[in-house]
Amino acid sequence: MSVTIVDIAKKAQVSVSTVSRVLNNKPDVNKETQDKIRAAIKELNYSPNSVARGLVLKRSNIIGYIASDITNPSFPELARGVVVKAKEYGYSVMFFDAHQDNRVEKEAIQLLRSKQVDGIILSFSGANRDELEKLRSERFPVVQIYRKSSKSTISTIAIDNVGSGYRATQYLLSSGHKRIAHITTGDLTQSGYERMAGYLKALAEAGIEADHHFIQQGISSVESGKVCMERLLDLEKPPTAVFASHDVMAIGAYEAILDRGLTIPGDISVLGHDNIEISRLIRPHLTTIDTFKFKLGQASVDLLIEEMTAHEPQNKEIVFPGELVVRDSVRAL
Amino acid sequence: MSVTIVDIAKKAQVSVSTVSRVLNNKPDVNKETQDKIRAAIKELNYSPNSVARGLVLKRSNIIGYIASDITNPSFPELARGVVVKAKEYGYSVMFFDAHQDNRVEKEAIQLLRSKQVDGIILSFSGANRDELEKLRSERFPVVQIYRKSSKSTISTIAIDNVGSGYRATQYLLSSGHKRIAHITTGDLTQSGYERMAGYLKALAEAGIEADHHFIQQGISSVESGKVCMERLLDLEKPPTAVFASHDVMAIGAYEAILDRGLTIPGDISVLGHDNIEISRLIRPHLTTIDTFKFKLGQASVDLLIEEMTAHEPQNKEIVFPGELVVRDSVRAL
DNA sequence: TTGTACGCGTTATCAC
DNA sequence: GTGATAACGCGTACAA
Repeated sequence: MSVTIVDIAKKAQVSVSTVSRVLNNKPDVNKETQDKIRAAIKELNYSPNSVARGLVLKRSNIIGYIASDITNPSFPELARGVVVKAKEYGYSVMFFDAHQDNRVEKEAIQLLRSKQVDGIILSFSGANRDELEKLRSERFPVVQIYRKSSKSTISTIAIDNVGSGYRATQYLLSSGHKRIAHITTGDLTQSGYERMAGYLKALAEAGIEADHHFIQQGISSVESGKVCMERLLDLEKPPTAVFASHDVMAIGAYEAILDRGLTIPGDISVLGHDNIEISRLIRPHLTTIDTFKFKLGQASVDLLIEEMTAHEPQNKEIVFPGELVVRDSVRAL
Repeated sequence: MSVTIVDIAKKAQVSVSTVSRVLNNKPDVNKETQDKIRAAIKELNYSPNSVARGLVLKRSNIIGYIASDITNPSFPELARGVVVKAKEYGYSVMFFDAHQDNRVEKEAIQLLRSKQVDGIILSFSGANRDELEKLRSERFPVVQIYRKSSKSTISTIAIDNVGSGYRATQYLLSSGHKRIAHITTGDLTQSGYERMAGYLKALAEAGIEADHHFIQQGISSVESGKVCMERLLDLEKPPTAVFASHDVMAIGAYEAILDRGLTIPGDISVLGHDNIEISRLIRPHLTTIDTFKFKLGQASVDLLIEEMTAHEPQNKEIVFPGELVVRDSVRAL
């Protein structure tokens, strides 16, 4: 059927070992025999079987990537970062979508391992801590993006959520706002929890007491953001500005505000977090915090490669600061 | 190092072939020996090596998926459809992002083949027709999503672009519009070309002569859509409605229109195509044509499986009709 | 019902 | 500089 190293050995009238040598650019092989072999390769259109190669080398040059949700708006850029960087190192990427389901995620880990991937990157990974610790105990290279449970010992690429929550709130404060609400996923997600901590810290520093009516908790979706904002608008004294922990919720807030005939930022200022693609397109263009997803994706591969070469768990944590992107949704009072 | 079939054979005091039998649920194996073996598997936490298995079986249970651009807004849903369906069939998916670069795409095909994937799905594939024909001549299973070059003999999942272009334009006509412009990628893309054909057809049927000033060509991006719309607005007699061949261009059109202080659909109606996620979020919510990307992804796997089992090129073409999604960006005159 | 032995395509170790 | 040959982990005739 398909042409193997044996075929081209015959064609070139040499042994398979010699062919293997030129295939892997090993030294000490005669120029002429080299040429003969390369010619045969061309002629028979031969391409090495990485599966067989992987079997003996015990490495696949594949890294596994498990996204907890491929439709997460941050996924594409993150994934592209991973793919691009992996390629630089000569690795291919095998993707899985866990559908936000921990069981599926666990299955994906198993599958990836049976496929002999050389390492795994998990993004937004959920609660499979046991599974991860198991991998770690087997010295299997793993890195996690975003989610760093406090007790985890897995190397992680994270973003400075507390810092960016703080930065966001401070920007609102410095724009003259005092009644600043927060729409958040709260303790439902690590990121929401941390960003809220930043929000509270900034408020505290400014000597403003946090009003629990101003903190609305929901899930990371447009619909939920809208509901949260509606509750805020129903308040007797609504806020003049709102910081949403995730852009999708900010967009939901837009819906609620605009549906009531109010204007942004005229009546209410809105500030998001994540800088997903939509945020620069929606009107008014959303002021938000960029999280450099492409860079994060790349960094996760760098870290994974480190894990792989170190051959023992590094337990590193690299955290990227967010960056405020000023657009049109916040006004100075 | 890692535990193999031999280890568990020893542990259970049977031969490897017996172990292999229970691993693959073959009949004719004693209940008790089965139990012994399963126990050993559990105890040693054994998991079969698919690479070795693939080597002998000559199949990997992996399908390759090459996206020409992972940041294309249609990608996530499409990909999820592929992954979900593949999993139903017991297949894993290996992704590549070709960055819209034909050379990269070609490399990806090579790489995927060396990884011994059982079939390849290409979406939005570019100009590597030769490469595809080569695959076909080797009876290697491939299916293409969207792009069907007229002379291609590769099985394809497509959408009825002509039909949906026609449908979109007709909707505008039936809403009372007569001065209907078209923002399009034109013959730069197959989809744009076909949608324009539908546009022209609808106009012709309505007895309206196509005005070439009303047809603005650009690329599929927000910026380009904006530029196109600006040119339309600069016309002495601007259109009352515009059909954009791609939602991203429609969003660019929004920018141009709103930046001039005009309203949608008050002053100008806008209709898009693709129903990408943003379109339901942007305000006014964009009326557009849905293309059922999740279903397309799934269908492409079905078709690929067909190709694989048939063992000879099917040259099928399955085309899905688009569906009008009425929202708020078109008004009746 | 179970075991032996070979082959899958490749690399690495040793001779020559 | 080159060629046998034994692995790698598994499935499968064939034998027992």
